[in-house]
Amino acid sequence: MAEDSAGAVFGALAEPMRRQLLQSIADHPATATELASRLPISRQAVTKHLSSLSAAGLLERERSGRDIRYRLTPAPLGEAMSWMAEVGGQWDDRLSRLSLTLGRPDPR
Amino acid sequence: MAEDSAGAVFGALAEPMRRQLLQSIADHPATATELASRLPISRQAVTKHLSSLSAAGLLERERSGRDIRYRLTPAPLGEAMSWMAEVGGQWDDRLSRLSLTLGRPDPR
DNA sequence: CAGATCCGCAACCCACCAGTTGCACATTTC
DNA sequence: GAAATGTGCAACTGGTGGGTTGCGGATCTG
Repeated sequence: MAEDSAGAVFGALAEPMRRQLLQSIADHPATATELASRLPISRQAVTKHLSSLSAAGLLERERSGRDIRYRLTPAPLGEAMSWMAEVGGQWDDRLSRLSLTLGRPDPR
Repeated sequence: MAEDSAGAVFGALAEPMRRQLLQSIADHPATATELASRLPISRQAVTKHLSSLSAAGLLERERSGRDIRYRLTPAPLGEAMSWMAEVGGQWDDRLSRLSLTLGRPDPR
């Protein structure tokens, strides 16, 4: 259900380094070593974080020869937002309206 | 800023028990012992979780004599949703629209 | 081929956190 | 006043997760 998915997303976004990685990847897709070169942690640590984000469905791995490039897949964010809007919508008109919008996926 | 606030919210919502507590409180305000009586954990564990949720700004404590009743304050949820919409909005039209809605306060 | 670069896997610290128990304090109730 | 109930604080334990180092395999480049 959306329950477990939202939980995975919250767990992934709970760590500051993972939020930073996600923002960086959202700005521009990158490989693990590229990300590690701009950060104060090792490549293996970055890989672990990317695995967590990927397990939450937030990243897509694309292999090209020797390196692997990660890009954002924002769909699970919508489910997590839907959970929050459902919990808090009863007290907040703004969240309530969002809950309605999030209820049905974008008809593609 | 909204950054730190969103981080605190994600950290608070990362634990399944805290999400369950928040849903329960959203459904009906309650005290720590009331919540603990319906859950398989001790009252002190519930209190710790409520402290985390309260530190994220998601709960309001109201003392009445001997017991303390907790209720939901959903405002920080909106900030966390704003962060997510900002990160993912570039790739998802649905999230992009939400980002605009969350950007400004309730126009009513 | 040889060196360099990128990746994955495994083992190992270390810190933090969920949960517990125990005890002291405040408040209601009899 | 005394018992019962609700809360807070402190110490302890087990488990999980972030981070590191080391090594071996795969792939590009000279």
